[in-house]
Amino acid sequence: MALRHAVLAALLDGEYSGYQLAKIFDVAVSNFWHAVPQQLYTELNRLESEGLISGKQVIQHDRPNKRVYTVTPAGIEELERFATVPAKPGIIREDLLVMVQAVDHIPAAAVIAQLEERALAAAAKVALFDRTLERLRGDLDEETFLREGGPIGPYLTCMRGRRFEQENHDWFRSTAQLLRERAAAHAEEPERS
Amino acid sequence: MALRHAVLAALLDGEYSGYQLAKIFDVAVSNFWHAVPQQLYTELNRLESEGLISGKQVIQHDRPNKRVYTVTPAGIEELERFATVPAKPGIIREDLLVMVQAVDHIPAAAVIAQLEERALAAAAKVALFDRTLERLRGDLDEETFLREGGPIGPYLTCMRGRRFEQENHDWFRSTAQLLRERAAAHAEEPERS
DNA sequence: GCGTGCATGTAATATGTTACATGATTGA
DNA sequence: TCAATCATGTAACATATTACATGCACGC
Repeated sequence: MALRHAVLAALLDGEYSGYQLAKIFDVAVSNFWHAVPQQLYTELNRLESEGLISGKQVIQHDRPNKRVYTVTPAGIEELERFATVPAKPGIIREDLLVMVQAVDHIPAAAVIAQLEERALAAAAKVALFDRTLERLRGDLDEETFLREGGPIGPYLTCMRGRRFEQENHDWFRSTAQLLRERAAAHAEEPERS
Repeated sequence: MALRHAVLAALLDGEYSGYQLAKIFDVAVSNFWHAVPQQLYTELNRLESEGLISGKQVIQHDRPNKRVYTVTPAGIEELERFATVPAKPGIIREDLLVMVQAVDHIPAAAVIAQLEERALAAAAKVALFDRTLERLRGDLDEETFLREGGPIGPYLTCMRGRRFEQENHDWFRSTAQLLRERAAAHAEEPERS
């Protein structure tokens, strides 16, 4: 039951509908929590029934109506409580790394192809994070913003996300290249193995 | 159903029991997949019943008997198939980043304390990864090992894990320091807010 | 009238987590 | 004999994923 805290934290910077929140989870929140839209709709209903967020119908004329949510004082209290209990160690799940782990025992070609594809995606994500960071800090340069600007929370988690994707990119690329070179060497001098 | 592939990949470098595998998951495999011991016991039974691994009873006199597993040819084939289907994007779950995301709205002290604690844990993990990498490459220096040594898969994923923990450490530390400085500035000149 | 994006939901299934239980063996 | 490590399991419960369903509104 920790998705609730990710949702609460994400709702702190504005009023969002489930649909909007799903998009935000896809880009920014995915740095620290993963959730598919279905989970969000379910969780929003639960959080509202517990009084941690409050929803409000928004009538739209150009598109379907929606229900947007804001964090209540009780929701803030829940986040405060959450911050005082020891954080569980983070968890990662990466299919691509499972493949690399097994690469000595399976054909490398498929793994290399996936590494190269993911390297491109990671580079795109880094660029997206850079734009998000610029938007969050507005006119200020980074140093000034970090010292005096705000809100600082989303900026800091975005920095971490940017770093992670940058490292992903570098590792994907260098690993793909290494595996390609080893495959070539093996093809040239198979008697060495 | 992707835990199975992480288990298969982990079993490629030797025969392990569920208990041993749980320890390996705690240190090395956690770089790319998270699982608690219970999941492993369940998954090992399932994998054996499907013929992807084969177990063998080991009688021990100094401690309780155990059942160790090896990947069968069918298991290798399953990994090969797995490597050809597009990898799902990785997922992350980090309570601590949820807390930082919300830090503008809750007392920062608790978050700072947790960041500092986790920074120490991350530094310890980096040191552990360094020792693991040394062990894996044996006598060779890293460049030579990467070019000609092997098995290379576990080494590459360990490198990624090391990098991730190093970045965690740096971000935990710098974020804690930043929040401390901002808290101090806020205490000194509260009229500015 | 068809595809796309917006907006939300129910229900079935699969996975993951937690609590609890058992029992061997070693060394303090 | 008591705690610690080794070793595995069952069962209850909580979460996550997937498939499917619905309907508005816009522009082509």
